[in-house]
Amino acid sequence: MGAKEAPQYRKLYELLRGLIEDLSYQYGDLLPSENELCATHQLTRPTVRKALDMLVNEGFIIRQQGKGSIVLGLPKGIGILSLTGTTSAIGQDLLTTKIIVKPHIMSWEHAFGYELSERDRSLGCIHMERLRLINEKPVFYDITMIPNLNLPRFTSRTFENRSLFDILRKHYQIEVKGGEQKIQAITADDRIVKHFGVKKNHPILRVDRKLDTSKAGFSFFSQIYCNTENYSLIGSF
Amino acid sequence: MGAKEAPQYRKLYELLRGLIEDLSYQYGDLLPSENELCATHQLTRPTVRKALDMLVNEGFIIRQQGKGSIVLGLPKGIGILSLTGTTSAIGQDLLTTKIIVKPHIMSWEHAFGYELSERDRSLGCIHMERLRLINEKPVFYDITMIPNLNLPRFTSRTFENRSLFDILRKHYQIEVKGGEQKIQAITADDRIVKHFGVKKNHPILRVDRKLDTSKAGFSFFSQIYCNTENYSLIGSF
DNA sequence: GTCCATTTGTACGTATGTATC
DNA sequence: TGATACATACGTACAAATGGA
Repeated sequence: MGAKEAPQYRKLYELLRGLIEDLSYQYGDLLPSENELCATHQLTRPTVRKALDMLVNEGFIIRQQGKGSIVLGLPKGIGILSLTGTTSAIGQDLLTTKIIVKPHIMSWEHAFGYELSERDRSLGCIHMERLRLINEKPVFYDITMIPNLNLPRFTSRTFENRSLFDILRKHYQIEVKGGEQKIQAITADDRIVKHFGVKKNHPILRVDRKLDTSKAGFSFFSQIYCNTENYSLIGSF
Repeated sequence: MGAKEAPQYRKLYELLRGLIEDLSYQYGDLLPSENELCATHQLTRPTVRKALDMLVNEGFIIRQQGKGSIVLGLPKGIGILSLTGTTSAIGQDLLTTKIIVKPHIMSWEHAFGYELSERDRSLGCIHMERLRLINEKPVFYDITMIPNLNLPRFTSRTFENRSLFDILRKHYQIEVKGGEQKIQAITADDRIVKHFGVKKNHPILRVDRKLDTSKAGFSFFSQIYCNTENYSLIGSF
């Protein structure tokens, strides 16, 4: 069975979101009116409005009666952990990702302290490990475990330089809705010493996360090690 | 001119939300089907669906095709950092607070790296420092700086064992709506060594936070040092 | 201040597809 | 298999806010 095509409202949503994300529309701009969007995309108003409603809910635009759909720009993503440097911002181009352990199916050993459902446990998990580098210096080590639940072709996809959140949203129509995280300061263990090239007792941030999605009963888990010597982990809420 | 009546979908939303908040519907319950809601409230499906969509967006319910609208309960509060132990949960009674520096008015020295408005800077800030202990062992060291802006009697209030969020909400009708935080793993400095009684190079979590409130233009700032040896900092989002 | 075209907001109706039990 | 429930998408009408003529 092949992948089901995305619904019309979602395709329009992705299109408009992309135009905001690549700055084709910027803060203060007006999107085309609903009727224009209907005409150009051969859709009816309820369908167009659904796409616009999604953009409102995620903070990309606000709408004003009598005026139009006003672009706010890139929202602060909740649950998105990003980095900030002390001297400069992080450009997309400086960040590289190295796959340490390719996505593969295995049985669950643990879920970083979180509870697993019986179904998730019986299906096994997709496991991968990635090292993120900024200016070729390792900053993140990222272990992800996803229930092996009807994600066709998932293990064969490539993840270099692409957000897991984006892949889940675009290819599987799964959105991260919320989650929970546990944060600790620890000292670097052998594996981290090896990947990060720091001294044995260097302070390291560890984040254990459970991410809940729009798909009922579907959560996934990640553990992030972060060298915060030159960068801070930042998050909005 | 009187208040305009709320639209139908919003009235239904408020009704259903109220029933979830007062636990008439609880985790796992099914709401009445769309068609039932249509019949009981004399509305059409698009209107009912709009109300249900709002509940989904705010995390009160999820919906499953072929099954129904499943109640999740009260969404978890965002921005609240709490602690979890490895062996047991934290009871309210085990947590004590010791005021190290009483609330007092001073000029801003910094805002933990965040930008200050000109007005905030000119008014000065209310500054306080608190040590939080669990089972008489220090775990948090908390520095808070609040713009000195029309908060009568604030410096004379007592903060032992009471959440700053609760005080702002109950006494000043100010709610924390969101914010931003920067997290780093550091090694204990002299002050932390003194307050926490740990060794000089013990790994410590530091969180710099900017908290935005329902009062326009009113944000406050805090810096939290946390010994995560026996407890993890946890947060929902 | 008024009028009017534009734009979004609310609400109705209908049909068909698809997942669940 | 059938009944039920949600998902998608079409169409229509009128109300209310905005901004310019």
